[in-house]
Amino acid sequence: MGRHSCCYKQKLRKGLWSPEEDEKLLRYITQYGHGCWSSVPKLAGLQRCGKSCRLRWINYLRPDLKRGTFSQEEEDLIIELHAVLGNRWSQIAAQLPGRTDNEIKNLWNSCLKKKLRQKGIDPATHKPLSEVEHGGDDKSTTPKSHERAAFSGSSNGLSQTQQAPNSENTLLEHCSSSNANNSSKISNLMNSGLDKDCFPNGLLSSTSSCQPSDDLVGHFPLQPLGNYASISRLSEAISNHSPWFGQSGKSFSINTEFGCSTMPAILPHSNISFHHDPVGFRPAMTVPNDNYCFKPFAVDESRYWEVNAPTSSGAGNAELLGSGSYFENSMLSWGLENCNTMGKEADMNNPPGGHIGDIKLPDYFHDPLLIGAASQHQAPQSLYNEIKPDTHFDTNYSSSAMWLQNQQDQGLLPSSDTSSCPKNIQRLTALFGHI
DNA sequence: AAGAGTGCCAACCGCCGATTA
DNA sequence: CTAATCGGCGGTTGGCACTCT
Repeated sequence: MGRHSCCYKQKLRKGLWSPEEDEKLLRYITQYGHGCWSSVPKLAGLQRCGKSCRLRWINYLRPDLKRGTFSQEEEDLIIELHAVLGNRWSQIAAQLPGRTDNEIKNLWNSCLKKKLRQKGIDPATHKPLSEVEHGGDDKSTTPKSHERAAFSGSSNGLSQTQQAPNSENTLLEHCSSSNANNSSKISNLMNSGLDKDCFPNGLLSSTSSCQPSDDLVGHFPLQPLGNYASISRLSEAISNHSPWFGQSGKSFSINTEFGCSTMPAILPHSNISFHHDPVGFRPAMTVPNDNYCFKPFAVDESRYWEVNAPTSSGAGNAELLGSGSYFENSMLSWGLENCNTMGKEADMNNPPGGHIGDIKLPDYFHDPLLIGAASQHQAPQSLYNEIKPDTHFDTNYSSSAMWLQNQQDQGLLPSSDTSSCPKNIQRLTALFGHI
């Protein structure tokens, strides 16, 4: 018990992922979704364990990831969330669009703890160091596993075993640059409870800050992001009971307490499920056939895939949603389709051959530009999206970023201003504009 | 210029609860 | 009921790149 059987198997590769491996994994998940992770490496032709594939996808290949430096607001939010949640990185990450728990954890351990100490704040307790000096330093704020379990199962969040490292007042006091928005988020989080499965009594009102149409806005049980099972249940509940997911194909918006999320229009005749997305709730669909065309685009530093359905529903949606350019066609976000269906639906007798835009997948993956963009999951519209440069380029380049760097060097990609990038990090711009 | 020290981060490890046979 | 398996999580580590001396 405890250890995955796959870890015992021999001949499994470990260590850094090669571009070829990335391509295989990306190609497989692009077409079939991940399904059962333990079967992914075999089906994708990888000498990795499923766990490693899952990690690679979640932390690196997933196209909706936001890369690059954290903004000040993000850092502030992490600090504040850490004060409330402790080292529950996944829950913290769920509130930061496009950020992974690993990324946040690294940031915390490498930067934020230091910054807090420099400000005289104990990173473990979020109290002034002078108050905690006599009481030990930097103890983990993460409860032991049984405490975590009790916490996550608690219906009232912070009560009982949850040992929030600090009170709300204290954390809001000491987060140096916390803004009202973040404070409000934290307060609401605390007031709402912290149960990972649901906000108790969770009918939270959508607000109108970023809605395409107020009359399409309603209420539905809101759950924090990050729990696939819960979201799946939510999906089911919505599809069964929600007027917004009827056959009309109408879209609506929800504005969670942690950011506005717009529910895209839904294609008819598609299997719709929800998956976790850092930006918010988005439907994922099991696309019924390859007549659907995928076009990548990005919104607010996150990459999405637009689906041009073979039906006329898109026009209807466009009409419904007015001039919202992002909604003129149905869209879906990447990847994490229903685990139960995707594996079954995958027909491994057929080579991957879906469409991305007008480019069939085989073309997509033979185009190193596209591979590089995908495998490095850069949302090029963002100045925050950065790619590590590599110092050389050859046929054994260690990452697609290397290829991209080389393309820039050769003038095949738009060069970018590197003056403001720490560690010579290059920024990649407008990549999808070349597709 | 070279070695030591440091920081960053991708990936691994080990454990957990949930699910399944 | 039990054991096996799974996905998920947080802690830790190894290696690379950068900075300092």
